[in-house]
Amino acid sequence: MALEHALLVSLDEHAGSGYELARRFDKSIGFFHSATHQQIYRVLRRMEERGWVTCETVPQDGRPDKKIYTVAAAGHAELDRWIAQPSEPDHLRSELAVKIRAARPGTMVELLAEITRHRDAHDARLDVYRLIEKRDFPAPASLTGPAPLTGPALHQYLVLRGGIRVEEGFRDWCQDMLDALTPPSGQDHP
Amino acid sequence: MALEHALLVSLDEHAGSGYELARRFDKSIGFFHSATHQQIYRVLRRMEERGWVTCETVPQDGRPDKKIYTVAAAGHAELDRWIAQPSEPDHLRSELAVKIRAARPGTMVELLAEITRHRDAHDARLDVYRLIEKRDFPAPASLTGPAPLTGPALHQYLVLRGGIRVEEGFRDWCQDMLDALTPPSGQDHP
DNA sequence: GGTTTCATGTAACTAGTTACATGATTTA
DNA sequence: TAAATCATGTAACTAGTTACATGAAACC
Repeated sequence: MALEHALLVSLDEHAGSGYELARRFDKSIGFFHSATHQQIYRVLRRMEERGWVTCETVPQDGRPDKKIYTVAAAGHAELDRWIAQPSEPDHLRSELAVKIRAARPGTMVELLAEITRHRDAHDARLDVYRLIEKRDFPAPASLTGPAPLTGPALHQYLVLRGGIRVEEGFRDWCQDMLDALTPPSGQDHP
Repeated sequence: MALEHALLVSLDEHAGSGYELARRFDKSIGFFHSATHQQIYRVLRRMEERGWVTCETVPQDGRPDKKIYTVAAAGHAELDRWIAQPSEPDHLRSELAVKIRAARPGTMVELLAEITRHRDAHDARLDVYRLIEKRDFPAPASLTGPAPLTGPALHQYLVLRGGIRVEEGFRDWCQDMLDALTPPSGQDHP
């Protein structure tokens, strides 16, 4: 049950509406816990009932009122409580892994195409992460340099590096499989 | 919707009951798509209705009848269809990443303890995978050696290597974070 | 004598997705 | 004039979890 907490983190960085949160979740913290706008609206209402967030309704002309949510003291307390409480280590549920095992003779062409698709998708996501790294954490601001990052910026950077690591892992895994499953085209009889 | 397919793969390797599948899912294919026994029973019934599996009831004394499921032709066809159809690239939903971002001053001790827990858990899982590798894929049976693996054994091995890669990634990420977040104990004034 | 194993199930719940609706405003 | 953006919502669905129940057998 961590969508609550992901929303609290995002709102703590910047108060906003459900709609804005849904948009933000297309990037940033959303890389690690995405959600549809319906799910976000529902959870926001629940959090308001519990007093974790407060809501200010801003009237607008020509469209529904905007509800701007802000983290309340109880919300911060909940975050602190949650951090101290052990959670399950992240567990990968890989559809691709099941497909590899599911492949039977006659499906190899489709399987290889699918692995290639996944490799390229992970490579593309890696590019996005690297761009964010370049934009938000330029060279001198590293972990060990003369002006190492601290506080929220450091935490943000560490999470981004985790994302990069994971995507690299996925991509290399796909490439490994392609190498192992693609019959080497015979260069031995010219 | 891949639990169906994970069950088909497992049943295709060896026909069995829901109970047996739940036990198997504690390892092997279950590393990549686990499920509770209730979920498994429900999906098995649905697959039987659809004709993907057939069910043979084996009476037993002193305990409920055992229902042994076997993959039917329609089940194999479904696997083939599913492999050819593109699926979403695996996406990591990391509770730990959210915790890193959620940490505020005063929660660092708890956060570091939590990261350490996760590092150790991933390390333990890595040990399990390496043991399986040693047991099922001893040295000579590699990808490039004189007798390279083929068929189902190769696919099993490739998935296992993926699991190892992922766990190494998680563990190294945790260690990185610990290094970056643990204040270096001052050795500079003896 | 208490726990674990075998083997299935019901019921109630939480989490998350998909489809649809509204309606003005800006952009192509 | 068609599509995308802003901003929320209802309704119906699928997926998955938690708690509980049964009852014999084997293990410690």
